Amino acid sequence: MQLLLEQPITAADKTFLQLRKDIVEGEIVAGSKLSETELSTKYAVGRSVIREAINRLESCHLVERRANVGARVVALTAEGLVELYQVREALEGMAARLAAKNMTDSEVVDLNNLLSSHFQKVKGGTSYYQEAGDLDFHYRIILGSKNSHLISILIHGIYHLVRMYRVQLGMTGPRVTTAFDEHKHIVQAISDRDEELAEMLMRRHISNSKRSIEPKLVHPT
Amino acid sequence: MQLLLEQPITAADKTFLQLRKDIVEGEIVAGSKLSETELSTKYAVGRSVIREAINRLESCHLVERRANVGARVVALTAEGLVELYQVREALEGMAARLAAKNMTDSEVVDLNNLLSSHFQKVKGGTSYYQEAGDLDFHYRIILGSKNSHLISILIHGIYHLVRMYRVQLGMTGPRVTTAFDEHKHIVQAISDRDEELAEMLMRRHISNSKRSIEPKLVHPT
DNA sequence: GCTTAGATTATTGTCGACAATTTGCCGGTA
DNA sequence: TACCGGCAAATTGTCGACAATAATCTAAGC
Repeated sequence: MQLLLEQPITAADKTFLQLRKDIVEGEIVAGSKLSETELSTKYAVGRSVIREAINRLESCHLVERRANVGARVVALTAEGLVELYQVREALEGMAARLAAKNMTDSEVVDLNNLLSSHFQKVKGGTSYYQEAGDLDFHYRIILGSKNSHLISILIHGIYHLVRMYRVQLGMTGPRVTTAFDEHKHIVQAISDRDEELAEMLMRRHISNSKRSIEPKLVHPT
Repeated sequence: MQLLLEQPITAADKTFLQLRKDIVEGEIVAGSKLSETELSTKYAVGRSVIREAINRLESCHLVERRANVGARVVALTAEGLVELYQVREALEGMAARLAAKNMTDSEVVDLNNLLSSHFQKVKGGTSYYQEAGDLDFHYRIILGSKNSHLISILIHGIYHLVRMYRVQLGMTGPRVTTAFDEHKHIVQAISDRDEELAEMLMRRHISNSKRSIEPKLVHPT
């Protein structure tokens, strides 16, 4: 079940998605310089295509650009993480509140089903949960807010940077089950159409999530 | 005193700023199509430059684009306005809270001075307030949050769309003095370092602001 | 008369070449 | 040796031409 339809049409689309993947997953090292000509040969496309892809990456805050100088992949810093999670808390909290208000009954049913399927995986000890599963859960709630600006800011803007921090700093074990419980409570609040509780639980969930990553950056193992 | 340094370097920068201005101010009609070749001749630059400018406008949510078809200026709708102000309320509320926490004492002094100078203008009956003045006020608080993501989302993303709604739907008179009072109370809360109150007052301020625009769109005069 | 298939036209997507700008190097000078 | 100015190499910015795609029009068939 593919929710987020990010169908690439043009070469620029494909290159953008590929570049983003490579940056998020650390294939292209954080903080490194992006040479247009170099990438042009590497991905076998013209420089215009690379240029457009880099521009889009800049909009996502994954690269920083200086006129007549060039583009660099963003660096992962403790301050950056704090700032990122601050806005994430506010925006996803808002998304949860709006989702409790605006999701259709059938969407709520789907969300519950998703949760059940995750439960099976967690019980089975699969690490799937922390990767696609968690994102899928958050995606659904974001989309459930039915606010296109919010959706755009989170999914096109913030989310991939969050993923970059999570992937490159690594997610650890013990949080899996607690995170699942938190998800369960959030879904319960949404099912009850309790907007305030949904927001509060989501904010707390994200705050907890931050706490599990932050030490990695301050005291890298 | 120019706060926001958006210095254009390249031709693409200049064209982007010009295009954005023309769209926000309605010179280019909302909902109309943007032909690359046409704009290329109109602004006397190559198509690459227009292309880059349009891409950036898309990131600002000022134009919408479809692959192999073209770009259109966004349409102003009642739903869009509601969604926009929903996220604006959350984000600027957060900015006010962070500003109360993070602004330096001298920045708070400057903010009070700005307010005084606005008072002179309001007393003098200048309409300046509603244009640059109001924006300047909000800008300072946003920048005062010291959260670069928040700043970026608001100033590069949301703000110009807000301006577009305000300019094209027209701002009316009686709100000027009440808005000034609201600003005064927000500044007071920030001066007192009362984070919660600052957030609450800012949210209310924006909510009021929305109420003064919304009728124009639902029942256009 | 309506639908559909094909050709036509206009617009966007991509490429490589050239121009403008920055950066690092090198020699000269205090 | 440290600093300043100018030169050279490399990189980015911009342009116009060509290719690919989508929308439009025409004409044939039912």
